[in-house]
Amino acid sequence: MKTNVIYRRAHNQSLDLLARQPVGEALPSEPALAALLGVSRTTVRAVLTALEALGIMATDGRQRRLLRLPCRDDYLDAAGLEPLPEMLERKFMAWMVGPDCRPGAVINGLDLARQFGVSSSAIRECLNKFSHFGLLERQSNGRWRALGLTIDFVEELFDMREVMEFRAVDRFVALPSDHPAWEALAGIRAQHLALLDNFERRYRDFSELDHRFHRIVNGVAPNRFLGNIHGVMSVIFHYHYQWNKKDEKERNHVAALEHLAYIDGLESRDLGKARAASRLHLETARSTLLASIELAV
Amino acid sequence: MKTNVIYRRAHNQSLDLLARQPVGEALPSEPALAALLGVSRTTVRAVLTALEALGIMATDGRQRRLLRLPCRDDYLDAAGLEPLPEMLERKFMAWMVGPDCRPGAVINGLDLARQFGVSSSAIRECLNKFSHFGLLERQSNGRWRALGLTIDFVEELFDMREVMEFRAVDRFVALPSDHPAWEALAGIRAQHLALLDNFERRYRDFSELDHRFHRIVNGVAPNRFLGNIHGVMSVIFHYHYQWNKKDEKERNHVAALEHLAYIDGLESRDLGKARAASRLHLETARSTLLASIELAV
DNA sequence: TTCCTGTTCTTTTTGGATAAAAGACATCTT
DNA sequence: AAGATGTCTTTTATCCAAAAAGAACAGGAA
Repeated sequence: MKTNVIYRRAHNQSLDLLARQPVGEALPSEPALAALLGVSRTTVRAVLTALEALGIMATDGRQRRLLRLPCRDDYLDAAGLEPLPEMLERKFMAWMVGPDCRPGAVINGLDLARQFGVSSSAIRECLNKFSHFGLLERQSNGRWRALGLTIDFVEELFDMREVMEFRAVDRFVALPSDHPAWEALAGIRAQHLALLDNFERRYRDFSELDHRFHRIVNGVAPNRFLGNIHGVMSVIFHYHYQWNKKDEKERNHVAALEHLAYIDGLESRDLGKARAASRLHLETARSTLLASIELAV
Repeated sequence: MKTNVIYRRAHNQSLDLLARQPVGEALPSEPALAALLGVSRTTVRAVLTALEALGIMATDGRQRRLLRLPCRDDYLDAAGLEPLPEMLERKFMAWMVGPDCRPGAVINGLDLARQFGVSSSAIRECLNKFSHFGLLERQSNGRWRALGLTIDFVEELFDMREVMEFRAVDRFVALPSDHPAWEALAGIRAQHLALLDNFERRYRDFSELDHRFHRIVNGVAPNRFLGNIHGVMSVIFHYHYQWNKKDEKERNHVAALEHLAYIDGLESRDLGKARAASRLHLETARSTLLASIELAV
């Protein structure tokens, strides 16, 4: 049956909210809480019932009153607060880049289901998803074959990334001066400088910044198909580098400087300059990823 | 439970094979038949058992002998010989471009399941697939929203197609003269000429030829992500024009001539010329599709 | 009126059951 | 030895049921 992650998250989030309220205060209405927590009223009602049972809150006619501040014991187990598909994606990706999966091998869905402790339906859905990422392939007999994070894969992925990024650069430099993207670009430049200023302590935050930067650039040339590619890339990067922390600091430092040059290129409105800076950055990223894969092989 | 489409197809295919054999002849071995039909030996054995029960064939020690030629009644019902996912894809796409689905509306999976006479799991899989085509979107609350074959969609799709095709053209003109692609190109040119020669009767075959032509061109710059786009496009074209046969002949005639010019461009090895011909063809296709959508709206 | 609550009905998610198909292995024939 | 067959095991496709979450509606309070 369905997991109740949504309920459990709503429960804990509610406690967080209540912790900031004075005891005796009247609580917001059900619809208000639903909007606040981003869930349906049905879920809110379930949470409220539980809170009442815990003695945190009492229904007084049509009003709810806070009886006491929530304590640590009121919280529901924080483990498994991740939606099943996400959890599975994580586990699967870890398996995929791990030593148990070699490119070209047939994937045994049933076995994976047992290994990950989920049903085979869930595995099936997951495999379907990843096949769109190009990491898997369906054979004629209904089986799945792992393609894996191979050199070829990375080459093709980065070819696409270049197409996507150059297309965006072309459009970016041609934007009118009052376009909001310029402001966003200035903002992200400031964030880069701030990060570099305190690099020793904050270099791990770069991956998040990287994501935002490329989203700003590519946001000016939206295309749902390329958008998918960006998603694939995020997933690949995320999982691959999670297992490959080597040189992370150095890698991020180089990339941050390249981003600044890239931003300069865009702000110069000179297409040639912008393209050159973009190309340089992508080339570095490509060879870095390739090197780290070859290392792993 | 699993459908037995595979079994039923194997059964009918076997009858086709046997119809071409003289009575009394010894039949191929189980593994040989399995390879011939492209199924497992398990399925072959099931078919053979059925054939024996029908009196078409008799097991004589280790050999099987054909007793009589198969007749029409021996064949299994030809209806429903399509794998479920394909059947569903067809129905769904027809629904999607039909009047019951308006862009932006929420899709009711359960209702679709009832309408199409399949389980909601099957619908789920189908929706998942089409969401990767960009025709659907998943909302935060787990529902599906139809995006539909809108102007935006077509624009973005063709933008991608241009990227893909230009990239291929660039590589194509740079191929060495002894590359097999040149021969394939000459072959497809001949097929175009043959089709035009007998256009009145054969113009419906163009769509197949079109597919092959673009596959040859794009085959020189393989990329699994772009390959996906090509797949999307095939599906869109296939279904859209299936419902929109208007001007088909004229449309195909223009496209065939443009293909010839495109082939000339490639064979001239002149990048500028090739690109121009390619661009012209893609522009025509784009505006034709857009016009036919606007007509439908 | 406008918004809240109680109630009921739908829809989605997920695991499990079961038939179909594939694959593995030992044995047997030629 | 090579290949075919009989038997058994594993894996996949598909539907179904039950829990969870969402949505709709009516009646009532502010």
